[in-house]
Amino acid sequence: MEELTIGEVAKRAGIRASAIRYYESVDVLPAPSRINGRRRYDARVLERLAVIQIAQQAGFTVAEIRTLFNGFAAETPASARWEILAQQKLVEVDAVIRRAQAMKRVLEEELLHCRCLTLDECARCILEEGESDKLFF
Amino acid sequence: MEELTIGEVAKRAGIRASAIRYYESVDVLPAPSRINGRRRYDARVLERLAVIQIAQQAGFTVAEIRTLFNGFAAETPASARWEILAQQKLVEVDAVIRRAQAMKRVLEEELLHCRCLTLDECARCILEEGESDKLFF
DNA sequence: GTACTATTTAAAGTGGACTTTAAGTCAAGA
DNA sequence: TCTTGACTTAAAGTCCACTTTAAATAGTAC
Repeated sequence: MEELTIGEVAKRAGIRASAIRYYESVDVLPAPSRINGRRRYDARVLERLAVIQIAQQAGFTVAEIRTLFNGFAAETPASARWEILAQQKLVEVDAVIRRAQAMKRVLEEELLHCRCLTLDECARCILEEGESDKLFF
Repeated sequence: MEELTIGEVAKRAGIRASAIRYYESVDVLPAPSRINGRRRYDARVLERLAVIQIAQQAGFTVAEIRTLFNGFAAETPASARWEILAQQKLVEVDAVIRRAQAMKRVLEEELLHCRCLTLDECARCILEEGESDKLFF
């Protein structure tokens, strides 16, 4: 079994050593053995980091990743853990997409079509709760 | 002209008084006159707040809103200010949408289809830079 | 006059995922 | 031996848009 220093793990995983220490501090990575006070990792830590990274790509927070690893009964299969967490996260991600699309609509359909000379004029367009959205700007 | 206390402005604008003080501190709202040390606002502040609010809906940061108000030559029309800022912001918002859609894809097409028993097994699927994405999970 | 509410300020707190800093320890190469 | 360079820790800093807190002052209602 390969033994790695924190620097080697960081390089192979493409992250900073400080991130690895942080994960340990928030119980997302288990504390490794030590040699003369230095952390010494089994190569399997790279698998754990790969799972952390894909979870982050999917939008999971560190707290949720901790739940993924430590928040289920030991016999709960990985597939079931992902399913529970991913269903919740999908709701959030959909909300993010909708919010961003709403911003895009305001930018394209209102702000980019503005014909006002002054921002005060814009304000009056906004504040008039007018009949036609098209005339706001 | 109507004169308003900070509390009245807050109520009418639907925000907290602390937000109004914050906007003043970051130069997004001009400092109002004072009576016995208390801020006293002209009703036109409500127009300014309306502009701030629509800018926020469009995803602008406070720094960008400050630019909108204070970062252009005085003769620059509102329409041109919006256009410059909105073009930039659209790029960012599109990036947000794409990132969120990528998350959604990982959630739906990878994590929700996981059949692994253990997370270690997941890791091996991820780490194999395999020929078929479909078999990752 | 008394109570209650609104206001004032500066400074600290919030959340999230780290990074940076400071000060010290340890190991390997010339 | 000396000098890098990597490692250790705890604590503070980062970004952002505010909110909260504390302690003091001012205005309003009775």
